[in-house]
Amino acid sequence: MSSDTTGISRDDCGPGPLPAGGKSRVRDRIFETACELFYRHGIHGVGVDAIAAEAGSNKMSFYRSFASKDALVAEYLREQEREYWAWWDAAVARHPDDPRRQVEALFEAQLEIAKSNECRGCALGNAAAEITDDEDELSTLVRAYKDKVRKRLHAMARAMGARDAEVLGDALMLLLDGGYFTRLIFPLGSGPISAALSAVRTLIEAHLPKSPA
Amino acid sequence: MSSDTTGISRDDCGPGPLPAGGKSRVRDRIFETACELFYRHGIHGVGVDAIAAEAGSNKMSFYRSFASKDALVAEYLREQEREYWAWWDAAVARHPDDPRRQVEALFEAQLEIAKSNECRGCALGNAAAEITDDEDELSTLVRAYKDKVRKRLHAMARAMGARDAEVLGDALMLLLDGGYFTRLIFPLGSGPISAALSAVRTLIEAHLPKSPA
DNA sequence: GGTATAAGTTACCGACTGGTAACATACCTG
DNA sequence: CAGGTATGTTACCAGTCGGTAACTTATACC
Repeated sequence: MSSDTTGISRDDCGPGPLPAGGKSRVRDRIFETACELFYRHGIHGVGVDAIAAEAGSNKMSFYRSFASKDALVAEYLREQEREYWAWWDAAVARHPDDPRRQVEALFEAQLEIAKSNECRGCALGNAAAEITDDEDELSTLVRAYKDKVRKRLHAMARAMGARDAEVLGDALMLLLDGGYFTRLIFPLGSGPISAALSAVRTLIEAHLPKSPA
Repeated sequence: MSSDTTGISRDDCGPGPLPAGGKSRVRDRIFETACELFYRHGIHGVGVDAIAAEAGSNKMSFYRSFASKDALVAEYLREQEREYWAWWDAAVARHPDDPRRQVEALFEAQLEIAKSNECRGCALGNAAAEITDDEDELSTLVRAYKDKVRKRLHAMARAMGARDAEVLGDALMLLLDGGYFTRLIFPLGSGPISAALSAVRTLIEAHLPKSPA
C-alpha cells in the first residue's frame, strides 16, 4: 500500500547506513525546512528556490537530493503522517486498555497542540484543500490517511463498547477535523476547539450502555 | 498536470443577442465562471486566462471588468458568503421560533448539499487554507465570516435554552466545519458527515434542561 | 446612419517557477 | 597525495501567470 513511486525511498531519516558512510546533511536540512515552510505557507505557496535558500543551500543541491518538487511534497506528506501517528500513539499509550480515556487523551493532546502559535491545523487536510487537481498520488495519500483516522476512531468506539460505534467514531472524527479546520481561522486558544473535549465526553456518554457512576 | 484546455462551453451559443436587457453580460459570465472554477480548483489553481477563456471571453475583457485577480477573489469570497447566508437563512426559516429544529435543519441541509458531486466543502474555509500569506483582506474576510457563523450558533444554542450555550454552539461549529473539511476527502455520501445529525441531536439533548419525553 | 461603447484579438512585458547544464570547490577517505 | 563524493555557484531554459497596449470588430442607442 505504501509503495513509493517517487524513486526516493528513504524511510529512515536518522544517521544510519548511508551508502557512502557520509551523512547527507544537506538533504535533511532541506527536507526539514521544506516541511516547515509547506506547513506554514502551504504547498503552492513555497517554491523550491525558497526552500533551498532557507535551508542555506541552493536549488541545484535540492535537485541532487529530490527528483522533483512533487516528490518532495509526497515525502513531506508521508513524513507528516508518520509524525501524526507517532503523536497519536503517544497520546493513546498513556491509557492502555481504556479506549474511552484514550479518546479523551487524544482530544486533550489536540487542544494542547492547538495552543501553539505555529499550529495551522492538519497538514494533510490542508494539503487536500490545495491539491484539488485530480486523482494523483497526493490525493490518494491524504485519502488513505483520513481513512485510517476514521477506522481507528471506529475501532476505539467499538472497543469502549459503544452502541453505534461507527456513528460515534464518525462524530468524533467530525469534532477532530472541525478542530483542525477552525484552527486555521481562530487564533490560539480563542476558537471553538476548546469545546471539543466536552462534546467528546457527552457523545461518548450517550453512546455507552448505562453504567453506574 | 492535467491542464485541461477549457473547451468553450457556452450554453447559449446561438444567433441573436445574448440575454436581452442584461447590462454587463461579459462581466457576469466571467464572474460566474470564476466562482465555479475557484470553488472547484482552488484560488491558486485557476488563472485569469483560464477563467476568461472558460467564460468564452478573454483576458483583456476580464481586466476591463475587474481591477485585478485579487479584486476578483475578494468579490468571489463575498459572493460565497452571501450565498451561504442565504442558504442558512432558508434552512432556518422553515422552523421559526424553534431554534432546536433550526439547528437540526441546518445540518440536514448540509448533509443534502454534501451529497452533491460538486460539493467541495466550505468555500471560505478552503480559501483560508490557501491564503496563508498574511493579514490581508482575504484573511480578514474569512475570519469575520467564521466569527459570524460561530456567533449565530451561540445565539441559537442560547435561544433553545441550553446550559453552556457557548460550549454547545462551539461543538456544533466543530461538527459543521468537520463536515465541510472531511467532505474534501471522502467522496459523496460515504464520509463521516452522515453522523453529524445524530451527534447534533445528542449534544443538544445533553445541553437542554431535563424535559419530559 | 452614425457614433459611443462593449467586447474580441494579438502581441507583448516582467516576474516567477520548476528544472537543467557546466563548472568550481570543499571534504573525507584510501 | 589522489580521487571520489557532496556541495556551492552561475547561468540558463521553458512555461506560466498577472497585467497592459493597441487595434479591430460588434453592438446599442440616438
